[in-house]
Amino acid sequence: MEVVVALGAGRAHLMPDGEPPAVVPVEELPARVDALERHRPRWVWADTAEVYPALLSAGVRVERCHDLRLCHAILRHAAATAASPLATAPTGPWDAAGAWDALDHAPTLLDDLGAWDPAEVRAELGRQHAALAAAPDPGRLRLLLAAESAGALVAAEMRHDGLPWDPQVHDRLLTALLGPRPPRGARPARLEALAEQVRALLGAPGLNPDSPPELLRALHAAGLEARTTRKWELRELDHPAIAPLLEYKRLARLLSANGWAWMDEWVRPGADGRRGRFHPDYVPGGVVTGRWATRGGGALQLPKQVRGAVVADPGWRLVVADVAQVEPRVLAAMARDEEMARAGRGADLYQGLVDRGVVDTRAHAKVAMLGALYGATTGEAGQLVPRLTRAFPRATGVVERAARTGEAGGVVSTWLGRTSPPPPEAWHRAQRRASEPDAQEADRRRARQQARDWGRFTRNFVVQGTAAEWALCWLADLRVRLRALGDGGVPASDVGRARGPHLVFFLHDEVIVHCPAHLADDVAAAVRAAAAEAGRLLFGSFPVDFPLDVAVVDSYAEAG
DNA sequence: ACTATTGGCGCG
DNA sequence: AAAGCGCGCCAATAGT
Repeated sequence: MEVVVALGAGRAHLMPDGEPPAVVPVEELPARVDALERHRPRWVWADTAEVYPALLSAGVRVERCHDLRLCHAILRHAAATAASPLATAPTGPWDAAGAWDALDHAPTLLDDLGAWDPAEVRAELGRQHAALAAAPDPGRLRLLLAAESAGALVAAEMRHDGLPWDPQVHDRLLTALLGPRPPRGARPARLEALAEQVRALLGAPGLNPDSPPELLRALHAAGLEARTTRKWELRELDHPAIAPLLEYKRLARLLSANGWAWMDEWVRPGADGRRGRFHPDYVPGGVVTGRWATRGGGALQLPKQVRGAVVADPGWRLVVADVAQVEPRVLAAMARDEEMARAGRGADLYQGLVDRGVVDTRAHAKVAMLGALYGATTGEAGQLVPRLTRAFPRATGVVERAARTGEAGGVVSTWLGRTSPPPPEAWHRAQRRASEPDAQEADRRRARQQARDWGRFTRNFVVQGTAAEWALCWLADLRVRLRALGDGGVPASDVGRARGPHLVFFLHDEVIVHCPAHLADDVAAAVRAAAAEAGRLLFGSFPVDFPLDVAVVDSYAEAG
């Protein structure tokens, strides 16, 4: 069963297939959805990020949906549906960012985000079905659309539930490293002491170490030949000021990125001042490759330094899981490279390369593999990549072809069919310029450089994008398994909070589930089963493993 | 006073 | 060591 939903002008249109539509005041939507959910319909709506937060606030969750906006974006650009009316139509409302984009809060039913014409919503669904039906091998795109839509549900749920965060632990951690919280705008004591030390040792009394040009001038005045103030360059310098300077930079980064101001803005404290929640705003499909982006709070960059503040509620546990070397494994499967898949049969694909004599050390294996995936040409990686080419011609052939296609200005697609954007007009201009009769050597060099740059992008696109598809399937399947575990008879850890095991964090190849302690083992098993299922969904019976590191912990800092 | 860009660095 | 992909965010700086 499918139910199409359209919101607008204070009303909600519910259009179950084969039944007469219902029009109700928008406040009644949660109750209506909840009532229909027992039939386990697929909810078809314009935009999960627009409608689902309000349902979650009302305590209503749904099993599955079809997100027209996200799916439109995929079909609009996919090579497999390029000839469809959906793809060839002029830019329309489905190509625009969601209206919630401008809000700084999760949209409610009362935010008037403009109206969706119910007929237009149904028409868009029809165009999407038609585009799929005309595509060669539509099964893959169908899987991608289902996974993308499930991801949208997960993203909204995780934003709603939040990542368990203990502000007291965070504060203790900051105080230990930086000194007690200073008044607004002032440097914490330890940071100021380090700055003063640097000023004294460089003989630069007024120096603000946060200013790269000032710092560079001070270094030069002290006789140090630095070209930039990057830490890996500073590390090479031999001077007593360098050690305190690097320590200053490390702590200044912590303060500005995840200090007290960050906590005030992004962590909603719990009633008891502990057990707060960090509510990042996930953006499914926010990255060209299909990875998620996030907005606010820098959830993609939670530094290891502060992960100790991610703490399970009393009586609850965190199940932290990440996949070992997803990208090479996905590449092996896409390329049907049995030899490379065999090297990944154990828990550590890099060690597998060493055991097969492809390279001599694990470190070299990693450098070589990343070099092949990213298109390294120089340095150590450039030296090592040819060994992989020899050992795994099928796998490396896939990324090489993707690179050649990009260099020539073409588009490439992931395993499930998400297609890379074409190069921008400026790129084509540069290529045309280079082939004109009066082109200068500089023009040709620029064109070659840009061609290679775009080739590295498309090279990586197929792998990063397919890995993102694997991760979406993992997430979607895991979500279903967690729902099946129920709440285990344990009430929510606090009023208004999620009951039962629920996803609280996702980062490319890593998930965290928050769960009642006695369900932790079941959750760990579910996480592994979902990973195996994701491999089957994408690659069928091709024998590729996706081994996980799974840890059941009280604090994120204990994992990995 | 405001916005856009740059340099730097965290994450995968 | 900082090449070789994808991001978001901060403070300082440049531009208007």
